[in-house]
Amino acid sequence: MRITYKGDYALKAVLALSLKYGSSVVTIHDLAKDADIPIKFLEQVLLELKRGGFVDSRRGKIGGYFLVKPPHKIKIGDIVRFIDGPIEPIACLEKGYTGCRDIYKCAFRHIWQDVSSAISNIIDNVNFQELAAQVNLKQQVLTYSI
Amino acid sequence: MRITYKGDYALKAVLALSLKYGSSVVTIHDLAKDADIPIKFLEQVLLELKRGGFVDSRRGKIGGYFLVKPPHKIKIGDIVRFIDGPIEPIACLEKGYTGCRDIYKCAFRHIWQDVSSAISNIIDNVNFQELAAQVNLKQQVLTYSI
DNA sequence: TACTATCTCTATAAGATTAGTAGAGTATAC
DNA sequence: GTATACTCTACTAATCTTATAGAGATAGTA
Ligand code: FES
Ligand code: FES
Repeated sequence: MRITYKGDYALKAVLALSLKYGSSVVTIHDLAKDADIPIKFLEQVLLELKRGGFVDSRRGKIGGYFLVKPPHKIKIGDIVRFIDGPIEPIACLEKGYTGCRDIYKCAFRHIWQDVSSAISNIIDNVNFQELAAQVNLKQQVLTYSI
Repeated sequence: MRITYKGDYALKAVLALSLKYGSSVVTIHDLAKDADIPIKFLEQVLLELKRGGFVDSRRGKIGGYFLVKPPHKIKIGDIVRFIDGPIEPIACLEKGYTGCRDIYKCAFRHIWQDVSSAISNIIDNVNFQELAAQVNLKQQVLTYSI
């Protein structure tokens, strides 16, 4: 289990779109600029997210991307798993593993299962509405303090 | 954070050596055979573990590998970190990351920190004496039931 | 001493993954 | 019809993973 830059970019894009959910679309250009992501790379990520049913887009002059589902229905884990694959930390927990002679006797197996659960418990319990709220709060604090 | 085959092999080797701790050395050949690991690959892993101060070896006819420290002083996390590197799930938690403009405002950061802690809490709380005991117990149950 | 078992060290390599880059094509608003 | 923005496919350099190959060093023993 590793969050690649691709996954990182996807999360940031979805968060940025969450902040605009229901109000407006966001262009790849703006997303890339705001989050400091190579634009051509972000293109690919967004297309993947679109194919995954997370976002949709409109072409043309006032085009851009927008979330399909409301932010509170998208969990961090959804994006991570979709972009970077299973969160299991070791091959033996995934399908088709034949490394351990008898996985039922393997002393390590339950440890990796615990690790998987622990990770799931975190990333499947935070949705993008919560994240967006946190960001808004920080913005507000910043505004007040100026 | 991903446990590679190399890490997997290292853990299995250390567990096998834990079972023999204080009584005898184990040859690469036997280790490789028991755990079904390519022998030339295991050689490299054991050399690395030796350089890391986890195991030591004796050459010659009655040679082989043995643990340097007692099993209860070696945690799974020690081996994992040494062989597969930091357990952090994303680059931004490691040194020299410059991706996020301001990591203190990044909404994701604390999540990855939580994930790191959760992983550490598991792999740094199991030592090889405990693992070896579990293996011995399973062996016993097996023997009784025959 | 010669032999053999065992560890030691360095080099090489195929395949996969990662993190991009490039460029031509399609749709839409104005 | 043109500017703007998304779409799609291909390519690439660098790195990592998972090994394999082979010569060398050391220790016990007949
Ligand atoms: S079954 Fe996962 S390491 Fe053995
Ligand atoms: S600081 Fe880690 S993703 Fe922003």
